[in-house]
Amino acid sequence: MARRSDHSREQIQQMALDAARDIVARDGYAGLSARKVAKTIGYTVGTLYLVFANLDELVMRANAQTLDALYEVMLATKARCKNARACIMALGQAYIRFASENTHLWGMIYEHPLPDRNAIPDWYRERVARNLALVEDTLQPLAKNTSAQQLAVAARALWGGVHGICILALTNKLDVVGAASVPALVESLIDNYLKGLTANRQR
Amino acid sequence: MARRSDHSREQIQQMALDAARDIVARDGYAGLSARKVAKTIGYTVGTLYLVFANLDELVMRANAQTLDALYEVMLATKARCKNARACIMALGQAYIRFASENTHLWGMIYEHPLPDRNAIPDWYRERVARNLALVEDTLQPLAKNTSAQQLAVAARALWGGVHGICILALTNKLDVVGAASVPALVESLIDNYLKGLTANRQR
DNA sequence: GCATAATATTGAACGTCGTTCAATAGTGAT
DNA sequence: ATCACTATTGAACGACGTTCAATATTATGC
Repeated sequence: MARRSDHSREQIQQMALDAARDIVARDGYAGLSARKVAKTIGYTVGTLYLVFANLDELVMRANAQTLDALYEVMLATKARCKNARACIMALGQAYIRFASENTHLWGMIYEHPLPDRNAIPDWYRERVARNLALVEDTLQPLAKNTSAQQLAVAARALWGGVHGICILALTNKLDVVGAASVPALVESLIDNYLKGLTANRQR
Repeated sequence: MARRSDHSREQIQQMALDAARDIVARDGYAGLSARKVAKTIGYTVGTLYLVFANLDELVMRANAQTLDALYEVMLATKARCKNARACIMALGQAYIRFASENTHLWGMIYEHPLPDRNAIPDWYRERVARNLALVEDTLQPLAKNTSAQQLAVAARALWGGVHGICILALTNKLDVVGAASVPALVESLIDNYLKGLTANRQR
């Protein structure tokens, strides 16, 4: 059959993305396959390759949606907090909450190997940058006397730090048994880092 | 043919591990396959399954060796540094150095999904614990008045934090272009965290 | 030295995967 | 009604992890 035109290319793309996200949320990244996605949306593999260049592109699109969802959560979190310090802390906790509640979708962002640095599409890079920018903005009031450069460093150090604790803990690589909960680790990281940062400023 | 006895089981295991590490160092975790390993050591896939339960076990054994190598590097680093603060910093830099120089082998530790928490074999858990213990020991002098519990938290927060920066940067997920180098991010993280930690103590 | 038991090793087989592409079937225009 | 166009199919390819009956080699007992 041909030109069924039941759905536009865009519709098929979105259906495939939704199906893929469902599958990953249930079975994890390892459980995802082109054939499963195709079957779920009532098409065959061939059609998937008419609409995506390959599975990697589908995965990156799905990951972009996850990054968007995380951004929304962080935005809402920031709207609800009192001062800058509390906001950064709230963002950190929101991050681990999001990761815990959407383990597989969140995990896929990091299990899936990105292409070479300069092959990363702009629409993907923008999502990453947007999340980082939100942290920078929140950090701004705490670092009034620091350069934009230093602000960027601080935001990335914190983001990476929180992420590291999160991923090691959620994949059982941090030996957290009996030591402390993940939120406690993140709180320790942020709390002490901010202390150091603001002490710096007053020097 | 059978019972060639050219090599003992242990020898075949080690040959397979060496071959696997070579392949991964060259082509990354994605380039690893049972058939490639078998071919490299002059046996067939079947033999591999006589000596390992499955590929996962082979990967975990290889990862254990990488964790050992990292431990050695950290041990040597610790032997060479002056005071506690400098030692923690040196350990952090040693970590990113190791990760940069052994990107694929180090990356495999985190790309390979571990089995369920309680299915992780003891010999693997011990490697993780040993590395963490080294950090704890180094951190000890800086936190004399803090409980063992808090020490464990600090070590894990730092370890996770450094790791997070490292993995995000090395996989191009931290948008580090123009912002700062990875060592600078790690230095910022450790420096400020330790400032906060020691300020705490003097309170 | 030879037959026999024991087992190390093989390699074909199974079901899966991502990806490609000639064949085909539905659609809009003439 | 015919045609050109193209969306869609599904078989095909090579590679993957894993299994296991068949086989080749050794050690043992006589």
